[in-house]
Amino acid sequence: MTESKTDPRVLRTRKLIMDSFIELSGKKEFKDITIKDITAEAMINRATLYYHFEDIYDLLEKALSEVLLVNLNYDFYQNDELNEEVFVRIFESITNFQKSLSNRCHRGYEDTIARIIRDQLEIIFYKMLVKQHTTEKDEALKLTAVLLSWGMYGASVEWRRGSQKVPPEEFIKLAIPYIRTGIDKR
Amino acid sequence: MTESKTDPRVLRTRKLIMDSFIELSGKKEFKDITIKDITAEAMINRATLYYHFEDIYDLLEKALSEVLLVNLNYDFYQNDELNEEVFVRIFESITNFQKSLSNRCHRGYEDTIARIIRDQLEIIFYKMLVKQHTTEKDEALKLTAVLLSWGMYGASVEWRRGSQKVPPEEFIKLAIPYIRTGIDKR
DNA sequence: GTGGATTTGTCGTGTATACAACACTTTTAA
DNA sequence: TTAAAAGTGTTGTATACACGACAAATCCAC
Repeated sequence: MTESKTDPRVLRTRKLIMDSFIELSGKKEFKDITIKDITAEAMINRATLYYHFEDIYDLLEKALSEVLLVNLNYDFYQNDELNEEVFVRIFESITNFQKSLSNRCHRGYEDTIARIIRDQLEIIFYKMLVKQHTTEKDEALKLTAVLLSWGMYGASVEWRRGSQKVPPEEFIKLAIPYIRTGIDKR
Repeated sequence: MTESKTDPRVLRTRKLIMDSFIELSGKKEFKDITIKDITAEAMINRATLYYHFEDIYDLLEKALSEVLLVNLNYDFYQNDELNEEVFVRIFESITNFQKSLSNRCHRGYEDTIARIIRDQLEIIFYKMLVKQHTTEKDEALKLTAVLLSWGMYGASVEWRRGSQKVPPEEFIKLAIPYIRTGIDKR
């Protein structure tokens, strides 16, 4: 276990950059945000941003992932069982997240954002599945995580379009067998 | 003119430290605040604090001066004429500042705080006097600044004790001749 | 008092950040 | 179309900050 702690300067600087990026996203469209804008807002040097992020797309990716994880992790990830209730809450959280994003004028980057969200969902689902399905094959769990993440993302988009007021029960019922794969076999 | 700009890292760090100090002052008495408390709150290393401040008393001094200057400078210092109106506003500002401090449990350091306030007042008055009394002797202006700062501080304390509702007109009338020394001679 | 624990202040070393300069690409304006 | 302006991404160097170790001072229970 070589878990060397990250330098607090790094954490501070990343937070400054990401916060500034999120802040600016509320004021301008993504395409109009320049590196200089961000570094000025964050009060850090331009070169320092490139020390942490490859370019502005990399920043977008990491900032969104971060926000997503903060929104999800502290709410119910620690509550490590992936049951129906948790599943519904993740669904609602994701949907709210997308709503707040669509208000923030990220037009033209929907696909990128969609991929980022699916990636994060997949990571979360996989981690939770691994915890409770220790006997299962790793490949099977990965596949399940992929299915669930794509499925949930699609359902979320569909649900927002239809502007219904309850989470789509159909999808949830469809997903439950996947969640329970390992449980049933025990 | 060798006015090299200060490194933004320095400004950031000083602000972090001072803000933490002010924040902690609201929760604990000064004597109970340790260096470790401050650096933990500020998320900076302990050694870094000593890079900027000699000790906790030096920090107290500089933090208070900073807060004072922020309270005063941006309000009316740029408005560079030291007339009666500005004088009254500085008086009110100082009095409010002392009030907010006395709520923050700096018990046992009243004398230190008093000195800091007078020092800052003196600096401000001197700068303003120099601007409008260019023909006056420097020594005379310094003396005037000293008189005004001690006078204003004392009047402020006296006024707070008496809990009257208007600034002490007597003191203001007394001070005006000092303010106008140069003007009258023009 | 005495000893352990906490705090203070300092120092040397490694690393993260600031900054200026640079070539390059993209926007803008005329 | 073209030139100026603004933005991007990289590099070398100087400096601020993190960290651990340390002795000395202060605090505090017994």
